[in-house]
Amino acid sequence: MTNYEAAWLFLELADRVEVAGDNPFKAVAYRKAARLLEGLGEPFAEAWAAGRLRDRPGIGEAIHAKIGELVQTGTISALERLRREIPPGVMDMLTLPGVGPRHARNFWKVLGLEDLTALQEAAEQGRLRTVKGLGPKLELAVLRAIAQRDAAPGRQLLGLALPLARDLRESLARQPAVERVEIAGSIRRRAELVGDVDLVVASEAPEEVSDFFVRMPSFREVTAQGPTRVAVVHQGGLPVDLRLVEPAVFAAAWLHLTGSKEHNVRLRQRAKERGWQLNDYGLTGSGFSLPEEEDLYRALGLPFIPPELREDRGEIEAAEKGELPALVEESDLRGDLHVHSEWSDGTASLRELREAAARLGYEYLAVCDHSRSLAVARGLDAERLRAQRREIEALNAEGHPVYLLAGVEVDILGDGRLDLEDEVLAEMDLVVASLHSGFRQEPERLLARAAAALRHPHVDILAHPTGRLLGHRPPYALDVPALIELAVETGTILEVNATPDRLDLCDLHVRRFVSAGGLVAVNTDAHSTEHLVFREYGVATARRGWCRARQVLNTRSLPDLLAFLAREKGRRFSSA
DNA sequence: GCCGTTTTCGGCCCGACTGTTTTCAGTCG
Repeated sequence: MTNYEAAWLFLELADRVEVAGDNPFKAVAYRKAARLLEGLGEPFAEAWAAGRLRDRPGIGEAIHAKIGELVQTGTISALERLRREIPPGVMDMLTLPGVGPRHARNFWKVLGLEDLTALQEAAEQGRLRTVKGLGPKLELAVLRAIAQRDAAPGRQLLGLALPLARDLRESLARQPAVERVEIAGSIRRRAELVGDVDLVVASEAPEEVSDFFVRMPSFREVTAQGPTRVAVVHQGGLPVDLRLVEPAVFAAAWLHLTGSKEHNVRLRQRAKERGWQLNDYGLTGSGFSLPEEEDLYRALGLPFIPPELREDRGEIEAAEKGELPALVEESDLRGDLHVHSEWSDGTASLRELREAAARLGYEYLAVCDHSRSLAVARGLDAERLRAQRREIEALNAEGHPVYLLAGVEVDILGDGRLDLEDEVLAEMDLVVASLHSGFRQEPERLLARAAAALRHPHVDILAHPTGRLLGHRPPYALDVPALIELAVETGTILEVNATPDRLDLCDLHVRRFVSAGGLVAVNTDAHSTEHLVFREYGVATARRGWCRARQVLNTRSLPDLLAFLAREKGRRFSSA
């Protein structure tokens, strides 16, 4: 069982405890344990067996015993009991917006409703209002929620939500009543998937702003409207939350709305320890003027914490000790080490790609078209690769500021061999290896294939290591911690693929890899010149993985990069 | 269920909005 699966069981336990009506703080404790398991840097069973979980904050006697039960029996008896007690349809009710554990429990215990169909019928017949505290509005909300359940988009890619948020921000910024407007929430933290758009506006005339906002044509409905908060739904289905505050308290509101919830909880505890209260309006009782987030953090004895780190994954402890990493920035990138041209399935010529790279201020670009077995992508064989190299050499002879590297994205075949002979790979400036087939193989076989590539002396980079496509395809059943260990051992670069639906490696794996001494490459895998700007999402993922510039290969200058590749090749051959 | 330079018991972050209510519970973030 993976840490992620264990964490998921504790989250389920928390939900069920709430519906069962047990002490709600139990649920809080289980969720905290789930977070810890998810972010644990080693398999939870090993950590438990070695007694390393006992002293972790939030793990007491009872939860420690439950984890032990999970290790030994594969399940948790308290969870099994609640699964028998609460019908599955009742848990489904929690997915309806506006229905939390109390409503679900009332529907079940008071009205005897055990699934969404029964709930829908009862709502249609007006029977929900027979429960004290429930009325006709809730019946309507329930019916609408059930009707829209399948039409709802769920969480959306950062790559879609961030541009939308920026558009909305620009529109608001042009309003005279708006003094300042910023993006907050999970988009500001650059989460890979986001559930809504959060915006904060500073204004002396909030009603003017909210009137303008609800009339914007890009929204399909207004779901809440009060003096300080407006909630709407964008035409694409993404909810948008607008918070309106006085300019003087903007920073506190921005901090609060940026979250994460868990990060905020820690900051508020910290304020409380100092005899103050931190809320959306500032630090009550502190007497400080706090115009910016930096000032709030400073008042709490901390340096500014970048939004990408605000997940309560150790950033507060690191900040306390002055050990926050100086995170890699977009401007640190000197090139892109994985792009495709019209030679395979890309749309741009080498010259066009080079111009686009120049516009980003790059020093180099590695052209890594597909290899021959990927026929759907018009993969290149040795002969076409050599022809492409001749074109690249001719272009490089022009003295252009962007140097092109002749690379290849070589397929790792089903049996672990590479799709091109060693003598061909030896000619390349850069070899990127990747899995494009056999996604559903057994974990052992997948790992063996990946391992063969990592150990191959000609392979420099493993591309999109887990193969996931956000919202479409789960990661391969690959033992990523083992893969990471081997990549560190062999000195192979792992890619942080910046394509918005890949972001692969993901943030947690990046953190694990770089903290173990690994180097990543933030690559766009661009198939057109427009895709080069996807680097923003790759850099965001690296930052969420606590990545410094020196841990990213393509922050190096061209001479340093070439020297590194040559040195690595020499080392690999002497150890092979 | 966890936790302790206020505490081994009594707290646990805090506020906005909605709906159902004449003062608050539930949901959400």
